[in-house]
Amino acid sequence: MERKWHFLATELIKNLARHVGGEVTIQGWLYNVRSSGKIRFLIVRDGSGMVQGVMVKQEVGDELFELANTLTQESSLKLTGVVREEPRSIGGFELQVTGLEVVSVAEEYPITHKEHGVDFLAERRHLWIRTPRQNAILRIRSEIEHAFRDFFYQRDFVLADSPIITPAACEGTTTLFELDYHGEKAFLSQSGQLYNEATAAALGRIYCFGPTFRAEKSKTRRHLLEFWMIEAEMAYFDVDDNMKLQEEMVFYVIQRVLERCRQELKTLERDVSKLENIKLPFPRISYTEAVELLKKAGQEFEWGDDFGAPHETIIGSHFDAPVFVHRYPTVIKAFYMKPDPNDPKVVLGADLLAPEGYGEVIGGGQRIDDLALLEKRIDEHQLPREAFEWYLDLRRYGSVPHSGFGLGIERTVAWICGLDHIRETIPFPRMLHKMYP
RNA sequence: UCCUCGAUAGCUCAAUGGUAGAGCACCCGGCUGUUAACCGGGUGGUUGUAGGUUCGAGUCCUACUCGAGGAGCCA
Repeated sequence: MERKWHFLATELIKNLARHVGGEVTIQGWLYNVRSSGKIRFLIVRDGSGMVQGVMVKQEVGDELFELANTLTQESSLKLTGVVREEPRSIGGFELQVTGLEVVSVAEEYPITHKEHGVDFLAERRHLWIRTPRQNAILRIRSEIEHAFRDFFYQRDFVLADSPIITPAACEGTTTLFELDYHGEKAFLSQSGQLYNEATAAALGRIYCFGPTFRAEKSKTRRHLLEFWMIEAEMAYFDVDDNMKLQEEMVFYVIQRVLERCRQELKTLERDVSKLENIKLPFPRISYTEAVELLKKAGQEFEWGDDFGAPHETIIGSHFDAPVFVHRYPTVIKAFYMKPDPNDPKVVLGADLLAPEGYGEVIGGGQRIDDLALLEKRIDEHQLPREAFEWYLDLRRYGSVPHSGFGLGIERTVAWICGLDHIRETIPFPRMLHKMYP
């Protein structure tokens, strides 16, 4: 598939290695300049990488040399030069400059190469994403999203997108953003799952990938008000099939990032051995076993309580790989979760907790396929029956055992990149009281 | 909503209750291999807001505003 675009006048910085000895033009932005009177070093970025252009006064002449002096940080420019291997230079190559075209001289740039506080950077997120670290994160996010899609494509899943505007709460628990739908109440979707169950009954194995909205006043490093979720739903999958698919998916994505994003992981100073050591299958423990584990770790915990973030961290830190916690108490889980036939006090749900304290990245499980039980649960949870008639239809017309899950992209990116805050995993994070820019 | 912490130059931070400072950025000068280059000089302040204590407040007290981290909820 690799093609060489010889007919193009310009080249990406990441491809300069193909042109050693040749003259090429790159187009980008000035990242930094160092000047020594008669020699200048122009560090240029183009989004694909960075390269140093070397300009010697004697060689390029006074006019070009002085032109370079007018350039400020982040000025846009086209730089022409001969590609050389140079171990002293970033990336191992440099450009012996022969030509420079100034596209636009930048005003004084607010983000310097020194330290800045997160508040200052967040206000300038549109510029912050130009920095090498943010660039690396967004490239890894892109690779992760492609990997998920490829994984599902290879396994004959159909991409079936779920609606973003919905008439009712999916689970009736969380706070939703409300809309006026031409006089009707509507909400931004908090999950595509119920719709996924319908498309799975139509297409067999499906997934959707889109934005999700939660209006809770969450203010932690793990929460966004708008985030992206991969949700899959599979007809004829039980709880074990479900976990097997998930671990293969997560493993596949990690291998893809290790294979294709080495440079980006290095930029982030990620300890890649933590990712390389992850093997299949992932450990599986029941909720009850997890409670025992917490008690042994000295935590006060009652069977029947839900795990908080500190508990997830303790459980996750006992394993080198992500760990499935399955068979949660029925009372703390959503109305559609199928009870375990061997022990109806628990459901056939399983969450995947990432290691290194990153907590829950997947929530999933087997769904109730029995009409009468589902009707009973809807009543118990005091949900508006009318809004769920179509969902009950799925049990009236050819009900099958089926399972699915939802994976949070941002938490997955934060974990794989080793970030301490989710706000860096998306180009423009939406957080409590924060939606600028 | 609750708990904890914070706010000083454009940025990152100093300053026993006693003249508000440094590095970076920016401007000027110097330097032919720099790696967040370096060296010399210069510009730059209503110390978040309002009030109080004091001879004197960036510093102590009160309220408020804004922000950060955490809890709950969850991906």
